[in-house]
Amino acid sequence: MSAPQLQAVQCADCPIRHRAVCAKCNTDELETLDHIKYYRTFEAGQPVIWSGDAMSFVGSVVSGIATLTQTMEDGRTQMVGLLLPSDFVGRPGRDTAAYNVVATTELVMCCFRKKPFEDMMVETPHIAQRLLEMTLDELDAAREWMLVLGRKTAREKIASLLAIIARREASLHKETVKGEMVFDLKLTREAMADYLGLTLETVSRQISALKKDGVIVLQGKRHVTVPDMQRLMEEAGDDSDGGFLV
Amino acid sequence: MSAPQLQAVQCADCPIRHRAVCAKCNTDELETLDHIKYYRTFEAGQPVIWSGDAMSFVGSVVSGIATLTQTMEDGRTQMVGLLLPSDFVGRPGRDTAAYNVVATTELVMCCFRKKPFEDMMVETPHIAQRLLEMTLDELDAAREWMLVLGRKTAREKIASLLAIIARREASLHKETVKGEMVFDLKLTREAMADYLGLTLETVSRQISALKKDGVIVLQGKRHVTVPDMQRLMEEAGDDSDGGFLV
DNA sequence: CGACCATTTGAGCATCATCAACACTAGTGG
DNA sequence: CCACTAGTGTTGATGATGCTCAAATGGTCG
Repeated sequence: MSAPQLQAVQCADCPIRHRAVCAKCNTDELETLDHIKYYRTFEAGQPVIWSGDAMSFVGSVVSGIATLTQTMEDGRTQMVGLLLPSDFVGRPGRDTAAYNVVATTELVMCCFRKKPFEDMMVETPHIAQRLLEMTLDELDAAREWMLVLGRKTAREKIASLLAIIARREASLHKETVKGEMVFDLKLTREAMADYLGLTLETVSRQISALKKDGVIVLQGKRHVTVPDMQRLMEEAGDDSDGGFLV
Repeated sequence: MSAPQLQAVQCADCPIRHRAVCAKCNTDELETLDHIKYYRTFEAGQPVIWSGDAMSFVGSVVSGIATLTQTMEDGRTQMVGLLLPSDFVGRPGRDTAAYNVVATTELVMCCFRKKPFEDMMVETPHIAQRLLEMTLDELDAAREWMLVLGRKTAREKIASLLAIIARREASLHKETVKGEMVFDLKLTREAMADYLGLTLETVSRQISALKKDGVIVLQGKRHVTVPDMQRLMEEAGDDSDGGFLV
């Protein structure tokens, strides 16, 4: 159960080619990246890096999901990022990790040693440009999230999270975000609680409530059907159709 | 009481020269900026731009304070950014504002029309580089803030806000963040509440409590003395000396 | 089967929101 | 000069939302 498909994938064939930090690179630039990249895999539950540790690499999530979390001494933890395929990990110019990164599912990352990557960023505006775009998008997402954390009720928080996941799912498959949507929750109740600043009990209760009210339908604990996205977004407190920043 | 000191300041003499988006520019580049920039002033309480409005410019805060807020239809509002001198407003490549920007004090901004600025970003890597750095810093700040919103108690939230303001004050004057600190709160109780996801009553109560317990001393409503920063940071729930990302 | 984990559900309680009254200050106009 | 108003802040009483502690359920894996 360790290190599956570590064979060198060509950048040109990479599944996240058009969304990751390398999205704007031309053929020559991709070839350079091909030489300095390497893959790493992590099993579900495994830490990728711990806050404060030396960080010798940066990289992109190729497949799987990871979480970015912050913790206080007494153990309270807050998720501050949910890393999906194509998301970037690490900050050029910083040499210790600022957050905990943990693989939630089996995870494949495309890594670059920090120094060569930083060198390449200087020579390759395409990479820096793309990283700026991605960082601005993340900042928007973080600000959306701050509204959820600061001002929404528990029920609205759950509805918001489901809407966000549904939206990302849709954007990945280039589907529409209207009508019915079906997806798997790849997070535990506890991870959702850490995402939303709730306890896992409250998460469980509110999911049950949304189910009872017909806003969602569950098959098992994790497989979600949303019969009417419009209804879900109303429950989330979002105005009718705004907030499509993904 | 309108449009004070609108005389053209030379970029080279600009008070935010070394921290703003132009920080990395050389003399030639500054001269170009000198030609396309213009100043705008806003009175305290005046909106700079409203979410959804067309945004024809980007710019930097030169002096004063502005807030970035998001609101829900029913009026609940969450601050998602506190803009101090040198902070950047607007997103290159986006043509409508995503947030409300409001001047909290009298405000002077150094503006660039969006198109010329975007053109210049392409030709001038120094600007794009600096904008990336600043955006990454903002993202870190937003994530710190998410921990505050999601997991801290009301008392810890207030202590955290005071610590953040003290830290920024110190970094502006290049002072140390140890021992005693004195500063003015440039925010109303309501603005603090919107920052922290609380009500203004709770803000008021917790400030009173911190005062009663000797963590802070107040002269008037807004002038704060922190006798012992270490103590304040303990109240904020921050580990002894970490979290210095400013 | 038994151990373990994720999840659900219940009961009681603490924190913070809500509603309301009041204090203080500055500005306005009679 | 003084009432009048608007804005800001403090404080009190009450209650709802979500947390804490606790127990039970169901699924998975050895």
